[in-house]
Amino acid sequence: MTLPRDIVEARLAAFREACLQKRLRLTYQRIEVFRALASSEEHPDVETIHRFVRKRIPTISPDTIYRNLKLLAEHGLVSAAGMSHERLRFDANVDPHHHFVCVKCGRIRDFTSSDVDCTTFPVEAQAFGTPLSVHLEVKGLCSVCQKGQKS
Amino acid sequence: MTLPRDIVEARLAAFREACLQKRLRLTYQRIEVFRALASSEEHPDVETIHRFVRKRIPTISPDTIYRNLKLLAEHGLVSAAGMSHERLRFDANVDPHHHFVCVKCGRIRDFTSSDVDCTTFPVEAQAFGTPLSVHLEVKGLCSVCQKGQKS
DNA sequence: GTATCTGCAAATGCTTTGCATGTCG
DNA sequence: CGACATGCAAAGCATTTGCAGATAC
Repeated sequence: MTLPRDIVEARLAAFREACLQKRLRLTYQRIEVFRALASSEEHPDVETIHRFVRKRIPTISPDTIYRNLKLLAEHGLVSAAGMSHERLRFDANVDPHHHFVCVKCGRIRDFTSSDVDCTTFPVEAQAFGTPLSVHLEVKGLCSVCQKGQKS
Repeated sequence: MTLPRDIVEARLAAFREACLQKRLRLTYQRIEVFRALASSEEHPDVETIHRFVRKRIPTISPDTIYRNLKLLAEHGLVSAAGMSHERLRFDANVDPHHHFVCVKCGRIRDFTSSDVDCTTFPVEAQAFGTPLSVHLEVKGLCSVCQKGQKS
């Protein structure tokens, strides 16, 4: 939770501008929620953000964190990582493989790719530690949904 | 939820053998839960599996599905997709990027990779539909956790 | 025979929502 | 001033757990 102040301030400035454009109100709470996120190099969960923001706004409630993050995510000002909050999904295929996920119907299809497996592990990722496995997630529109569309 | 019977039976045979090796009891319920998964080309959630299994065992309860899937996943006989059931995590970085996820501490770090972006979209994935975006998830041990280990 | 598994029901924990009050613009 | 945001408390929902009876080996 510690990024150089000037970077954080730059992000905040851009955020304020974007909020004005999108007619989102710049409440004290909303700004501090975003500041918490902008200050972090990791991908904090709601509880972590709540703890952080409470240093500045001791009375802020978790629902405000939830509501703001959801709102900002819908407006593309923050991103939600880990595709969480879906239900658990399982697969009888335990060999390493990749996923094609349909953005419309949510259907997931498996595929393997020697191309992908060879290209990795990217040096960029090795800076953070020792890579063990690589999983590619391709998001797209599946052929079923494509046909079903009138456009 | 429909794969050729011989494929399903082959998977089931391997499953029975693996269970014997791992001293997991081959209960009627467990076998049918696995059959539901082995019969599916998609990645069903618990409710879907429950509905499927209930055709054969009308009295089976959702907890049995949950418990068996969890147990089988721990033994590597099925895999859990989508890294779900974690808490929601957020990111101020809304530009396309990839993730390095530490398998030990769960820390997530961002990186970009022209290599990855260029190599994709794999033709294997194009068979399923129109790819829109690609996200690489590298799992590994982060440098912090690496240092913290005694062995 | 005994450790494991099942089904039931209750509990847990994250997230969402309704409503009255407060605040931004 | 009026629409939108907040805080509180209660509800929702997927998942987990405790326990008594049942079952595989």
